Amino acid sequence: MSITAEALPEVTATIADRIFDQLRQAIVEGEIPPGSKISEPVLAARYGISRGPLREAMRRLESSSLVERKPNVGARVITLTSEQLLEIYVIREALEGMAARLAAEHMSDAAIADLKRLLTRHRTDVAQEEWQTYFQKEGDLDFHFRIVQGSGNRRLINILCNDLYHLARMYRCQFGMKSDRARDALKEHELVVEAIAERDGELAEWLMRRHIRKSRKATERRLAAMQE
Amino acid sequence: MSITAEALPEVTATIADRIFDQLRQAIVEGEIPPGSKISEPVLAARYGISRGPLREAMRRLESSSLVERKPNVGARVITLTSEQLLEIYVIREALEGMAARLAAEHMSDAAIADLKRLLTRHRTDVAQEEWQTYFQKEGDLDFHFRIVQGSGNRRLINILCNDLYHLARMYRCQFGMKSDRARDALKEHELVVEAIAERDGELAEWLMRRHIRKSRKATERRLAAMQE
DNA sequence: CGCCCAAAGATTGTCGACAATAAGATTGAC
DNA sequence: GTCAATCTTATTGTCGACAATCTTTGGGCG
Repeated sequence: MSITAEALPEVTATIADRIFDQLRQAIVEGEIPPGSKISEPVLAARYGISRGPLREAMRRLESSSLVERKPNVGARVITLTSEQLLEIYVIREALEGMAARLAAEHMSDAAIADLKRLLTRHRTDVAQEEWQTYFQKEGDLDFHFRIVQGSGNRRLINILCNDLYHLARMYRCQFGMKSDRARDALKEHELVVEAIAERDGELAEWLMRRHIRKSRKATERRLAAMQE
Repeated sequence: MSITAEALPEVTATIADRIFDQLRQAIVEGEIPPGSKISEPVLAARYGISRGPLREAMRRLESSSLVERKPNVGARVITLTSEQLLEIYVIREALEGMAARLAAEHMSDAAIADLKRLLTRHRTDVAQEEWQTYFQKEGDLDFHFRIVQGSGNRRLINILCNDLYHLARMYRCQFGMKSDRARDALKEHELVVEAIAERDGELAEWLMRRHIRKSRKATERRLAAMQE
């Protein structure tokens, strides 16, 4: 499942849009490593395009804060520091908490049923401990993604899906996160869904915030251990 | 006081950056009216520049969702619907609530003293009922702006100051909002600052969220009355 | 030997021109 | 008279080239 706000057509009409998607993926997945300088002539040649559309794509990457640009100097892929990662968690706590509240109010019964099915699938995944690293983290984002979609707030969806989730994914690719929190996280997910199913927005928000806060603290601990 | 995240140099180095600022201002203040089509040749001629930098600026405006663009067709200034305005309030409730909590934890005593001074100034402004319309709304944003700055979360600051506040301002220019809530709002501001001064993040968040929720409801009522 | 200055190289920013797509107008047919 | 199709026109998307700026390399001076 692709993490984007709207269903994008197979091949985007304009080169600038296509190159934007490609570059974003390349950056998020680390193919273009963090901190590396982005040379317009080189990249244009690599993708077989002109510098015009490339620069337009770069301007959008700049807005997504995936690259940092200095006038007359050039652009570099951002390097996500631990502080920045924790900042993202804080914002997600606020926004996704609200998303959970809205989802409890607006989500259709069918969508909730779907969400429950997703969780049962995750439950079987967690049972097979081996697969942990990759599939579970991907599943975690998938869960959050659906809650946000369920909020029905288009702008909220955009902020989270067009920017923050890409950054979160980038961080994960950068550090090869393997969380030992899979079981706990799953349980927390279940509680959130339960609250949503009961249409208890207040509780859903509270649970979602606690869930993300716990994730942040786990990451904080892992970062501290890494540092030593 | 200019509503931007970082202090921008007097004149920006590159044309694309400068034209971005100018266009954003023109759109926010209604000089380029909502829904109007943006013709690249016309605008380029108007500003005496080429289409290259203009298109780069447009890509950034697109990312800020101030213009909507269809491939091979063109770009139009967005028209803020009432639904979208309310969506923004919801997001602000979540984000600024969190900002208030963080401000209570991180803000320096000097900054808090500054904030208090700002409020006393607003208090005298409110006393002179005449000035209401313009200065008070501007002051309202100024207050929120400072709280967000006080959070110390750079990304949070960016989201609010680079996108949402411009949208809020655009809406205000579009509808010439005069709120009858000045006195209530000021009181709510004072409570928030008090909580921050006491370093009570929990309460600060709660008060800020209630404040924004009340503003949203007032706007909702006004929109409903307008509609009839 | 190290530091500073200058020139060469490379890269970014900007421009005008061409190609491709979409909107609008004109003409023809029913 | 209305609809449809085609042609015209205008706008968007893309490209290559030039100008301005920064970086780097080389040389000279202290």
